[in-house]
Amino acid sequence: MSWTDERIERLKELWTQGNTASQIADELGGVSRNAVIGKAHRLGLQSRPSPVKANESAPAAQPAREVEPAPAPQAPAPQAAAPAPSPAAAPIAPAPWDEDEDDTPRAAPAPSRAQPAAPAAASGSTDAAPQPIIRSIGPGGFLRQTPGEQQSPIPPAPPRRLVPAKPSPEIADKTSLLDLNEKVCKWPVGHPGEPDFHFCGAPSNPGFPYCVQHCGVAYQAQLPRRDRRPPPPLPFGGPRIR
DNA sequence: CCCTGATTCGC
DNA sequence: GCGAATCAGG
Repeated sequence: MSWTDERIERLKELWTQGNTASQIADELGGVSRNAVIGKAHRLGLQSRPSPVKANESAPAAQPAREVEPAPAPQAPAPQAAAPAPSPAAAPIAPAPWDEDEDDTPRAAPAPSRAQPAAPAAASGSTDAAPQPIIRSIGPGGFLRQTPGEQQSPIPPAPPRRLVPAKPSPEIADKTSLLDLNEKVCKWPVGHPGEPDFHFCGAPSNPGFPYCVQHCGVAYQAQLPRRDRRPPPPLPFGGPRIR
């Protein structure tokens, strides 16, 4: 198998979606996990947390593997405003939503630019040869900020429910996920996550998961080939095979 | 053992 | 450029 444009595209997509190399490999088929990893690196895709180099707590313990004769560490510029960053000085703010069960949306705190960030930009005369900023890779592949450029952390979005735990009043008498059983039609009405998402709930056609009407929708006779409409494009490259 | 991603190196 | 072999942590 070769890396066609389509396969590369799919690799990028699956990789950035967070699939593991193995998953991507057998999703694509015809390639090994190693091939996927190798290709991903060659494409310059963001690396994901690797079990191998997950921690980078001790910068000292790096054996002299560099061919490059490490350039003399830059003399600390006379920056009174930049206190020596103490490692482990910046605890991540705790998630603000604690335990309360309400579903009220939360405004993300405005990214306060209290800290004079972007130390590199204002280099005045010689902006050439920007000093390489040493960054560590966090879980998920993000680049950690250096202590000097900390912004207030943006809290991740609170977890969403696919099905509202507290059914809104408008579906109080409708068939919810918990009402499903062998005797009622399981045809979904609306979309999961929407406030009025529910199921048909009519008496099901015996032996089928749906009522007679929805069986008619679910099980359609095949049209002759020449009369068929081309299938709509699948959202994510088709069903997973497994 | 299994899994993971990173890296190396012959092709 | 490719990917098997290898490494190394979970």
